Amino acid sequence: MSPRLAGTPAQAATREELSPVDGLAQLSFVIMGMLERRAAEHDLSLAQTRLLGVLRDRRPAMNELARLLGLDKSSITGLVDRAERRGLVVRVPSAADRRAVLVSLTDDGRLLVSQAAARFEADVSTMLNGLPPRQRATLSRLVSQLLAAHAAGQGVDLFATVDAEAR
Amino acid sequence: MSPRLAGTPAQAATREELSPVDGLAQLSFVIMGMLERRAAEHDLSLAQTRLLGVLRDRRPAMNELARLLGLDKSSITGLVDRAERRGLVVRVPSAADRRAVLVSLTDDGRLLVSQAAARFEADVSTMLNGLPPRQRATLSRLVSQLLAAHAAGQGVDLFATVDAEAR
DNA sequence: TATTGTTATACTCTATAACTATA
DNA sequence: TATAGTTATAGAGTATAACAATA
Repeated sequence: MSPRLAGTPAQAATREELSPVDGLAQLSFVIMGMLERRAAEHDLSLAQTRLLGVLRDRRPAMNELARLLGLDKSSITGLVDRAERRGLVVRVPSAADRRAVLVSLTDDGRLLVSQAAARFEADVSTMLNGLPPRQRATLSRLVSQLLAAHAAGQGVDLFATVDAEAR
Repeated sequence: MSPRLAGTPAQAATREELSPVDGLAQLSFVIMGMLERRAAEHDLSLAQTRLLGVLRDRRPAMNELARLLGLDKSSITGLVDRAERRGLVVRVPSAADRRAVLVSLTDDGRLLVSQAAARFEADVSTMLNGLPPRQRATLSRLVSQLLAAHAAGQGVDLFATVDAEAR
């Protein structure tokens, strides 16, 4: 009960297993913390990192970007402005629709996000190495199942190939 | 490889298990998203929620609060200002040190954070119910082990009783 | 002198509303 | 008219540096 909303380890915890909810909440804070610290090493905020992240395999319009990141289009303008000022992304006029602007990673942007991602990935891997291989494999499988079940419950198929859509 | 930094499900994913890193990263985004949405229902930002969260079982000085939340003390001033303006916390002069100010949840603040926490907890529970009981128990145990191992690696004992300190 | 907290300032991030250009 | 994007504006959140009060 009473999940650790602050991301701070429970104090006065009895020496027992965490509740499932507390465990997942704490783990999420730990992992997001890793991401934020690695991003910060490259002077990237979480918002900038997410922007570069979605651009790794897409070249969306501002419009689409707002949908992907769950932000208002006016927020995207500023986010892309700052990234473009740093030379991490470029705006490209759309050939199909003269109102639209496509956003694309530059080589610098791709390098930066790849480096941050690699370090983050290493952090998570290191943490996972704290578990014996068998248990690590089990955890991974259960997490995948959990995500798949959750996505299904949300009407989304995690493993659906959506390449046909919006590329 | 290449974790989904954006918190967006992979597209073009083959119909296989996610990599351990991707799985944990995605799961963290899902869970943080649940927390943010539930907090937002009470007009709470993640920062405000974390503030109220740490105050649930502490009455720290501004100083201590900065340490607990990992923020600069000047950031705490504003955070507490806004919470106090809403009547969620109060500043109390320290009896022991006339420079210090203690921060304490009000009844309103406690109610608000409890409601948000309960809804968040329900979200995570619902997600976990997507797994059969046995697997759920296994996941919970592995997550606890993972956190304990990670905390140990960081020189922190998750289960240490720190009540003696800073209360 | 050192520590506690606030203030001044600047920047990022986000949203709403109004606007321009194109469809 | 509707949609794509920007601008104006406002507010939260964060940090650095300088400051006042107290230890």
